Amino acid sequence: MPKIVTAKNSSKKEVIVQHAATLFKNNSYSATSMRELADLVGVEAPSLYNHIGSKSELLQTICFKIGQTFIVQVNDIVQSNTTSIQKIEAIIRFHIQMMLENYDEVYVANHEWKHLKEPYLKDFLAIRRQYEKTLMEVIEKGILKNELNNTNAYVATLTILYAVRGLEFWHRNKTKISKQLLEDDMVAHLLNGIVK
Amino acid sequence: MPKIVTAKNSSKKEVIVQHAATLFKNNSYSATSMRELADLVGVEAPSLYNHIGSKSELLQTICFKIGQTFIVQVNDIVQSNTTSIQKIEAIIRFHIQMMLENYDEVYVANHEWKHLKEPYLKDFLAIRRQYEKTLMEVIEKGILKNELNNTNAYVATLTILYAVRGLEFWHRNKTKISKQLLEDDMVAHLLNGIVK
DNA sequence: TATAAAAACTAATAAGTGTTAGTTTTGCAT
DNA sequence: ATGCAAAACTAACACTTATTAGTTTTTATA
Repeated sequence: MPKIVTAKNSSKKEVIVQHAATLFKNNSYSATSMRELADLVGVEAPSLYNHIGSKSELLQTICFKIGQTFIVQVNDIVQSNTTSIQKIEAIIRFHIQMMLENYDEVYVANHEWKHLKEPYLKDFLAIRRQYEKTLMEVIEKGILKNELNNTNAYVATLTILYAVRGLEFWHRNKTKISKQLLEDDMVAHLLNGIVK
Repeated sequence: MPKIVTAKNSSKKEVIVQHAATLFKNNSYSATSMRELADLVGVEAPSLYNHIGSKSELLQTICFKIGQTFIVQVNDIVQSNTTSIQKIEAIIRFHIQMMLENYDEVYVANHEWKHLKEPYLKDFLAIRRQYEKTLMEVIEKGILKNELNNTNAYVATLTILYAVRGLEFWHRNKTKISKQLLEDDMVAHLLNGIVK
């Protein structure tokens, strides 16, 4: 019966979600039609509804999957027995890795969450705030321990989180820069600046 | 005849564009309908077409107005007789100022340009590339003159440009942080890092 | 006050939207 | 081979979309 081809360990819903992420990233959520998605999946639009509940459910799935991944990982890092600087570096590197390896979904979670419906919108924003707070507390501790410059921790948090999104450019210019150089340069810049 | 109220030095088209920027920012271009825009302007949807050509023309106007502003200003800064570091600082401060004072339009130019139609899409991306190149060359010169650390200039460019977008958060939390602190902290972070 | 132009209105169009209903096909397990 | 459920299909729905046509109202000018 299957026309939707699934890899191992991957349900048909997951296949649809992955394709949806690609389209939502390229065309935005609102400008993506279920017919386009169906085309990409290789099926007629109504057939999608054998596997998913609605268009907005697709967005929810993407946003919360990514949100959970970030929350879990950053909590791991924060609880590790390392210095504040090491924690910040680990968080930056994790972000970069996610941007490189789960680009479509991360992009959608970053840019298309606005179109979540309540109560999902509220819940997603709560997760995001929680995430930002966790990073901010690491920075605050670093300042108290005199590891970090005495700046506003919230500004520093958002500077880092948005800077890492600059990785979006890497997908336009994949060949030019190696992943390792990219990671090292960005970490160095955000930790130590560019002024000699 | 006028139902659309215009301030001095501002045509009715400009009023519509400004409201469009607000809606495009809040709801995205695709999810904003001409009827919503008309409601906000205080008029029926077809009446808008006495002043504008089309919905996509509104997006074009916003994106190219902002694009031009950035190009002009950054060229001014680059041609000034200052060090590379001073130029980078001036560019960062200019970005921050634009983010604070023309938020809606800057946001739309940053996030909704995807929905430009050809040939405008191509032209806009060319402007953006030109802008990035200009900043990158400042950084390259700074490295050659030993003012800056020897990192990849393109990575540094995008790190800075995306970090500044973090100012989006300021509009959610306006009261908490003064504009001056914000600017100084962000400049310090991007130039000198956070590690002590 | 008369005239012309600017700008508003109503009505309508053709195309596209997400989604449902009902039916047929498909492929696995017996 | 047969029966069953999963998953595909077609047809259609109720709505919304940007935009045009045609008409009426409003305002500035003479």
